[in-house]
Amino acid sequence: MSPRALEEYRFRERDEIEEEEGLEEEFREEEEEVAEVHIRAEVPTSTPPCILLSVTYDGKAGKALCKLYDPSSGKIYFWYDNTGHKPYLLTNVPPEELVKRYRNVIMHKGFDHIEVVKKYDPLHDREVVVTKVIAKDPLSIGGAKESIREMLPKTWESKIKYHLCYIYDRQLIPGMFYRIENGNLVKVPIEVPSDVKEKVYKLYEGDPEYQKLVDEWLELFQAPVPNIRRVAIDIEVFSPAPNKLPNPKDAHYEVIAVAIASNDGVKRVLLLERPGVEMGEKPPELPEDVKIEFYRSERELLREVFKVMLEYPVVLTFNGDAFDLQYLYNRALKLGFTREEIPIIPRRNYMDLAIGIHVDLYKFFSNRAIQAYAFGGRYQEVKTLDAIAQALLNVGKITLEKHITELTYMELANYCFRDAWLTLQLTTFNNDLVMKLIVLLMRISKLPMEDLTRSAVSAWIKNMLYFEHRKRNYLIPEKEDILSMKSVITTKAIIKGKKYMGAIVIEPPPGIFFNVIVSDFASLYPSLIKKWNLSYETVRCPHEECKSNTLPGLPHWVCRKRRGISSLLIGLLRDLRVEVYKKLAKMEKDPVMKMQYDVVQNAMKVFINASYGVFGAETFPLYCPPVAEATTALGRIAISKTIAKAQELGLTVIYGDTDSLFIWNPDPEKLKQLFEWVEEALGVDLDVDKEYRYVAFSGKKKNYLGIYRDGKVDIKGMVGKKRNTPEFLKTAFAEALNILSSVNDINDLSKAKTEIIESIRSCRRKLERGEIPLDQLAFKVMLSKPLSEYKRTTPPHVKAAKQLKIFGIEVAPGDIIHYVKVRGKDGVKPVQLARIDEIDKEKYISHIETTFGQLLEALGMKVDEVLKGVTTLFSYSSTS
DNA sequence: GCGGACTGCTTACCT
DNA sequence: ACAGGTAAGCAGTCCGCG
Repeated sequence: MSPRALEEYRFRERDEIEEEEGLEEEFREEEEEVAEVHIRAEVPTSTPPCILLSVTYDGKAGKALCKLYDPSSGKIYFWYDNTGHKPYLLTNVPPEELVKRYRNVIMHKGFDHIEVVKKYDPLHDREVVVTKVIAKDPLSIGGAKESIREMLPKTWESKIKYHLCYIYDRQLIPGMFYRIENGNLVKVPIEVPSDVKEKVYKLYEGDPEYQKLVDEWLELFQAPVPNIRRVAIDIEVFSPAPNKLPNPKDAHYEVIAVAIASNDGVKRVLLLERPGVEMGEKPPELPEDVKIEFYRSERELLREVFKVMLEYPVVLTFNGDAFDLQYLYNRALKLGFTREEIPIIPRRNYMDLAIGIHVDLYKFFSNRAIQAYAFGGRYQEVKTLDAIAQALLNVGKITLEKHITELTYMELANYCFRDAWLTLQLTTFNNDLVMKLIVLLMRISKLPMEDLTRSAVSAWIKNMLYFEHRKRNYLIPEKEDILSMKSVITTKAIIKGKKYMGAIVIEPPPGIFFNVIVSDFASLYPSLIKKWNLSYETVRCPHEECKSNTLPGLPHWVCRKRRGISSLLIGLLRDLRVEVYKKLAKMEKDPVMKMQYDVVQNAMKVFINASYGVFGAETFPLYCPPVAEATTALGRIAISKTIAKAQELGLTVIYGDTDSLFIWNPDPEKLKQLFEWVEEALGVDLDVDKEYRYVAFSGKKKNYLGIYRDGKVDIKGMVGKKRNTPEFLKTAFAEALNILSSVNDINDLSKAKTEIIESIRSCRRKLERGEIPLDQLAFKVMLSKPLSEYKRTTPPHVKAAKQLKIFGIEVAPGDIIHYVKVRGKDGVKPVQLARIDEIDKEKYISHIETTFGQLLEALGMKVDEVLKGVTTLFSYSSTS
């Protein structure tokens, strides 16, 4: 089973169990996990400057615990809260009534005391007085069977996990420098270079609200990111049958190998001695300096692994939450270790460490935002260590010829070490890029390292905004509070089942256009969110006098009296990225700072990219449909008005999608005029994004091909580039593109056309002669859910998968099914079970037609005419 | 009972 | 578990046709 499928399987298992227990989704999500930290790092009363890696709650101490990393010694220090901070919730039940009518709250065993506090309610724009119910421990607030949260009719901020609440109240920024001084946690000030400061001040001249913000935010981007000591661990477990993954809950079988690779030079493989296993030859791929150690007893082996885990501030795994660390923990218990002897702490959703931080890179690289950043958004199948390592490091796992238990010691060591080494490399390649990115993302989101690497971008944005709420003494609204006031949607989506209307796509004329400029708005949606003050509290605000301040083309109005919190922050991130850090990343001379600036602007990009979408996502706690709807509506206006202006100026717009305009053979002077007008009239930036020697449109939206001035090919949406297209079609398509990339002007076209026609005909000829091998004919489609879940229809890849299952080959969600089209009942067969003579050539010819149809359409030809008249074999001679 | 028009489902893509 | 819009292929259904 693939790791992804494995994980989903486990999730399902847990869900089922909890359903039986009658727990609700919300409970699980928000429950504070009270773990007892039984092994402690040094708790010094003073330290040099350290990085704040994590904040957690230590159940044994009953206090918030900060984990600090000292770059000078490479050690972790603990700091326990000394301010007496306690978990709490807010309610509108006044104290008198609480005493009278909610005695069970007062009598709750975890109840501590109450206070009356003033908060600013952003939804109603007024000060409110609320009762703060303070408890002795987080579970008394919420998450336990009978917690205070459930006893009260209305509460706020009661579902925020305690360790995050602590971060907000102390305004701690994970990833930043702190030191312990006389037993207190103190922030280390960061020097911001004066030229950067001046640049930003100038950007916000006369805007005190932004000026106030930038002082603190610039520190996040300027603070150095030190190298963090870390160790990658990978384990191998005995398993009696091939293809059967050992269950980490039972931990029934022996741990036979553990590989350790650290960024301070440790390379070890710990092997368990087993009768009958041969030493074998040392494989050439296994580095010379890997230390191979043998252990007579599994207990001793685990003891040694645990010792290493305690020495490092960060432990890296690939799928350690679902497998390696879970297995080690349960296996150790089975072997008689006490919980105090194991440095692993199982938590509800992940495996934590007593001293350091456990980063599961499988989870981190599964994050869609990170995938988009690291792999350019493509390839949903990038899920396994092998695929990710291949893509980023150009090195894969060791391929095994036999079952893991049949390997010699040397082969096992080689296999296991490669996995640990790859896991480490995923964080060290390109000058520690990934580790630096993690630290920057922690600083922006204010999330501890464990949380950051395991949560999605919406959780990052949520936490960033909550932090800013608390800073301003804003009451954090409940989702229903927002929705009860702002569920109005007035536009209709084009796609059935969607909530509101999205972007505009212009229909492109089919054909070839030379000298095309692609211009696009710099971060269109975030720019509009800033310019129009879009935020959940400002759109449809409660003031009568703002109702006349309507958004163009919409019944929604926006607040005139205050700046919206999300508008402010998204605007800040956009401005600092576009106006400051992108430029610094380009101009900076010092290579270390240049790299940091590049990481900074990329980290910002991740937030900016998701900033609009979250407001249209029901799962987001600040979900606000009018904000999302207004954003796309304003985007439609921006692109439409720009097109109208372009036409007025005599520019020819031939295509556009959401925030981009394709302008044919533009007069540079008029282009400049357009850009100036856009900035003046619309308040957004329009820039040149790409310059094509020519563009070939198929006539369909989101489907074209551009040739850059240097001959590089840019393909969008065409069948020939899709992942699931059979290899022989991709190859033939690439051949045609190759021909097109050498076309310089209109005169080269006819020759290229002839060559392409020949190339297509040759492709078909090969197909008809049966010269194309089966694997080249295979469609590769991902199974997105278990076979049993396909209830309404049975798509071809599902048919093929079912045949595989009957044949005895297990399939799971995430698997890519390779199938070919054959004559006969089902029409498809998995490639493993098919014969070349069963191939349905007719079907494949129609695929040749669609693949090249898109290309030929652009060249002014009809595909059926190209393929017509030469249907008999050999009637077309390649020399003609 | 059959075939074409139509709708809906599924996957992969674009911004 | 950020959004909506588009293309393509296929499965399944409806409807008209004596």
